[in-house]
Amino acid sequence: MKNRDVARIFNDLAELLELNGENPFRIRAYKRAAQNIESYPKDVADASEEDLTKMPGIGKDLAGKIREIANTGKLRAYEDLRREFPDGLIEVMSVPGVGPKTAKLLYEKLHVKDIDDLERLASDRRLETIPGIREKTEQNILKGIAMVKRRTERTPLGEALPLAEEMLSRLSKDAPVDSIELAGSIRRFRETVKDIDVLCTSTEPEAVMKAFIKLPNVKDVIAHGPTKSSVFLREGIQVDLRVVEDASLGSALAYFTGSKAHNIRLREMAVRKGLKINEYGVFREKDDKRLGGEKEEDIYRALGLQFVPPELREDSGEIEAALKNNLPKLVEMKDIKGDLHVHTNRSDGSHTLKELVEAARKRGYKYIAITDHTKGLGVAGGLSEKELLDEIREIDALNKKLRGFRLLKGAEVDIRSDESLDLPDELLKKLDVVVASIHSGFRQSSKQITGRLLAAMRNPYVNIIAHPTGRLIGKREAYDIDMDAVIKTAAETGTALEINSYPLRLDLGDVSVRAAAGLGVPISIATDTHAIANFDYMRYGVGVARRGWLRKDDVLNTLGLTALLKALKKKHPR
DNA sequence: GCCGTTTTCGGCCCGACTGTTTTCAGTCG
Repeated sequence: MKNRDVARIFNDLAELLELNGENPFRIRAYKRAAQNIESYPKDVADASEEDLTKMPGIGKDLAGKIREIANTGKLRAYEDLRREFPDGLIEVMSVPGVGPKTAKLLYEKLHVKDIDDLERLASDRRLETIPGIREKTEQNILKGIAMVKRRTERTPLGEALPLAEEMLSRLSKDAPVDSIELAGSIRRFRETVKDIDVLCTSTEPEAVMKAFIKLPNVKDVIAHGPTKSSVFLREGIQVDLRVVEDASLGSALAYFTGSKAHNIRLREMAVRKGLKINEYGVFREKDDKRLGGEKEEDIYRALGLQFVPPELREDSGEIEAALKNNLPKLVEMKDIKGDLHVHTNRSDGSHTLKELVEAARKRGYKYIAITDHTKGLGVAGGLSEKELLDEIREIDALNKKLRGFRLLKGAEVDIRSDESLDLPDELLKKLDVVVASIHSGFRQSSKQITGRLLAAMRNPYVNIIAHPTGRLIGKREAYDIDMDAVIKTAAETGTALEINSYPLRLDLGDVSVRAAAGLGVPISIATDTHAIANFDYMRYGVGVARRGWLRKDDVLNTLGLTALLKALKKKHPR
């Protein structure tokens, strides 16, 4: 039983409780617990009751329910409530505009059991027998169902961010905006986002709204008010735009950036201090005196908190740390000195060594590691031993001509399904850096596939495990690895784990990154570049690192060349 | 259901937009 599965039960139970009209705070407790369970770095099923109650939002009762799920695979309270309502009602509630109240009414009055029932009745205009529902609502429900059926899942950050940036530049050109910024989960650098949140200031908000809903790639207008509008883009993602005054920009940014859980915590703290926080500012409760809001910092200062960087705002301990002035100084793009996972056209990359060097120098890098695939990966043009030796010679020759920049000799060796590597140690010994990864046998048992990673880490020449879980966001599940064991062995053997910055990988993910760095495992933030443009992916990797609470010193490729080479040789002197 | 430099009980974040209403409930973020 994985954390995801436990979280899903709690989430579904929360939905059923909503249908049942239960206390909203009780419902929130289940949802909050689900979220915390999902981002818990170890399996909650294995955790002791004591560890569980230490988790935020988990008390005696929920700890007991987690144990029950771990032991029986089921939750009685959930199963009981499921008998009260058809399973399809949860999907009915997923239709935009249909919440628990409406869903329950539809079920009781019209016996709507699932989304198909709802669509049929709405098409036949038979929903209008329900008080409060007339033609317009019926049409909106039909639109909403169409949207649900298109299954607009969460969009990978790597698609959403460029799209959002393009929209920002267009709006600054076509609309009377003064300043314009991204907020929401994009600003927090979540690996996938549900929608794009944009915030701007303007003296003519209504003109901005008008320009916004008329953008060329707008497919549907979902809401259109004087200061807030939402549209659905042809690219399949929703965009919310809000206009505020300059004096409120900071508080609006804080509010609109979220996360929701983080904001709720802030507002709870505010209430206790006799303050009120909303998107317009910080106010004193007794006389409504405004204490700030121009800058985001105003909010945190008013609460006696250290400023919390957006990437940390998940209510996963950042507020407690900020109270003690104990937040880490997070790694930044400018700290990155080079890239330790790069392919050339000798294997499946597109560019020559020289072209890559030029592109890397333009970025201000001091080094890159050339890590072509090796023979085990025939499909990717993996290099034979002889070809790798040729490459080594070419790199040596090139390095003699380079000043202030170094090409590191490396390889991305394949960890075969029998735990062996596809290059002998004598050859690995000649390299500056060895990256190892799994490219086959994804369906092996957890024990087998974890065993392969552990064996590779125990090889004295392997420096880095690349894309450790193999997941492709929205396309392929992670291998069934025992992450605790991987992190522990990485710490014991001094092997680094990679954050692969490819937008569909972002692997390791933020939660594991935080757990690994906590045990002193070095992290490499690498782009796995196959074409020069891929160097741009570094910002996604750095985003994951920041979400994983990493400081500069936790990251291998923030080291200067000399220190890096020393660190790489520590595991085994070449 | 959780949680406590006000509290072990009684609180628990806040406001915009929509559709349907004549003042607001429901939904959403």
